[in-house]
Amino acid sequence: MDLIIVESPTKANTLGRFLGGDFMVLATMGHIRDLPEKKLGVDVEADFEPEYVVSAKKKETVDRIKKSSKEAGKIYLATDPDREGEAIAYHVASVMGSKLKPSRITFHEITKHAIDEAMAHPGEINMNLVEAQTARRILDRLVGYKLSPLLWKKIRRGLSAGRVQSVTVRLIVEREKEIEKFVPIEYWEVETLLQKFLGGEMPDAPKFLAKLAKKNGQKLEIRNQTEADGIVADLQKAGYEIFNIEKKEVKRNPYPPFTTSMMQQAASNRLGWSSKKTMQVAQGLYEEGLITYHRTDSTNLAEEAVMGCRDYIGSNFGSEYLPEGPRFYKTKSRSAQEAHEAIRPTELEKKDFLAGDAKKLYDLIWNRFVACQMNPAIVESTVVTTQAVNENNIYLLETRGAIEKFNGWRVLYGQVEEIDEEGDKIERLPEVNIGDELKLLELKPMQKFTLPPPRFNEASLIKTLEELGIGRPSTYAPTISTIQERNYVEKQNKAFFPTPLGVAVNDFLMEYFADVLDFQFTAKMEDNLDAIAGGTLKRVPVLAEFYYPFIKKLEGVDRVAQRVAVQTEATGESCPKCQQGSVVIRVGRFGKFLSCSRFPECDWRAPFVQKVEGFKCPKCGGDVVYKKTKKGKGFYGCVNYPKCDFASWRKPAKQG
DNA sequence: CAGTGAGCGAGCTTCCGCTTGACTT
Repeated sequence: MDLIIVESPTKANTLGRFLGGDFMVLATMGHIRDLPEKKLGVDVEADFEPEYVVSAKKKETVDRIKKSSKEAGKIYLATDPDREGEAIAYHVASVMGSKLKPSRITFHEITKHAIDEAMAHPGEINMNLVEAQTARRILDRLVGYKLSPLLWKKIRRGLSAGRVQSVTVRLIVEREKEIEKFVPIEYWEVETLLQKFLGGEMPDAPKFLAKLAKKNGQKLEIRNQTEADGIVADLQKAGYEIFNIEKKEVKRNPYPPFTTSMMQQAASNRLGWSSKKTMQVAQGLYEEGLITYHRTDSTNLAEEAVMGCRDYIGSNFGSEYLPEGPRFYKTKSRSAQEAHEAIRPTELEKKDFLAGDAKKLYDLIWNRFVACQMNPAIVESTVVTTQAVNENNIYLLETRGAIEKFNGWRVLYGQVEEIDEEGDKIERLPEVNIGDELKLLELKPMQKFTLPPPRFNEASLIKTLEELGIGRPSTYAPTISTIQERNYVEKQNKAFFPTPLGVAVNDFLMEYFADVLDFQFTAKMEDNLDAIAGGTLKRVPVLAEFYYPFIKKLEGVDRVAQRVAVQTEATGESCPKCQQGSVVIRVGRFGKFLSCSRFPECDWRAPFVQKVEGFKCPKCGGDVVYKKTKKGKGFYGCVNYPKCDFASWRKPAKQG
């Protein structure tokens, strides 16, 4: 019997079905060996030699692989065709201790054809790729396990820093600082309500809104009320007529099929889900065999899936929805490894048995996939320009609108909200012709202010990280969890705010280690890893070039830097114990808590509670509050603890 | 799942990326 090793158990089952009974297929469930958790595990003196260990959790898996390898005829290592997958194959081969030399096979999609093709062309482990992964692993360990202890010493115990999480926190902290220093600038817009002039009474003549755009050929910027009043007065005594009508047909192409980050963003925007929840639901769909693998950075699609999709569109939607040829999508992300397909349904038959969250996500994936092979939507966008003329000036007013001439792929994956290129909501267009005279019904000057940039939510944060090439499909959700568990940031109404602790850590790291927190740090690392994989650079010099300046800096900071005080937040109340200090909010290991500003002279403290609205404790009727465990996991408890011990992991359902 | 901050100084914390479990009242 031949043995095949893959990473995912679900993939192992699928492969088993394709190959029949002559093969035994086992899953590694990810990496089987790693650096030890409790120590650095890198011998810097000895050319950064890593110490790999099999963790207790992985021992059973490794034992099973070892045992099976002794009984196997041929051994195929079919881990994912990317840097991490190559490393897993290498570690499996090293640990196995088999006399047989295993073959390395790879496929990018789970189809019979791809698997047969892979089996027909067995190769060897690419050691350059393994070297690149080893360099990546060691670098991340050195950064994380050297910076974190410095934070314990200079700020507080238990803190963490790393190549990915620290940049993620930086994004949120810097956005908040931009918002804080933002000065809104006043501007005015003038909107008119116009009506086609037919003479005499004309209650049914078309009315429409038009926005003031130009004065005497110049773009008009109205900065204050005085200017606005002047223009309104001027417009009152103007004559109005339709000056121009410009129509343009625009094709709107469908979106590419989902990668992990796109799926997380869509589920966040359309369903309001966290990336963690999205991945949990996707895992379920994947295990049921309903979707392809849900951790992917690729928009590639298996040819047979595309052909099946085209057949489906042709017979269910008609030929006007079917393009002449299949659509292919290029993966944009530079750092993409493209080991898997895009996320798509494995079959196009509707799954009627699905319900609830599983159905919501499945439908989103199904619609996005089928839509991606459909014809573009055709939108006619129109700009109606109205001229307002008086003895001194000529003004131009604009009315913009868009009409969908053909829905195309939008029949399946419509917009959340129709927005035109200017970002304005679409208005209904009037039926008018050039030269039509108009009557001015209303003139509305509107005071407005420029807005600060919006805070990140999960969707925009993941989008930004991916654009910067920071993090991987398997890490977006965990990274977002980590920075919240560390109390560096918190989410309010889906928007991320930094805590004073997050600001303190970020400011400290930016002062001394701006190079590691640089948005290009990962991109430069990736360039070096590519060079190692390509054989033009070696692992040890790449690591040395980073490490020695880094550790020198770190030792200097360790000697010189003062301990950092984390800012407190005032509440305005005075301390109930000493009466001298005031009550302040501090950020501790379990999130926010109240204490006296005179600590340690006065040790008064109290929990900072966030009341959960619309629910009372089922045991004692007290308020329910949201808290965090030692590990940073949120839970709901009774405000009367420890007198009442009610606690729940899940948000209690609304009552009354 | 019930604590927090400083410093005292036991014993401990920490990274990224690959996978899936199992404990829910």
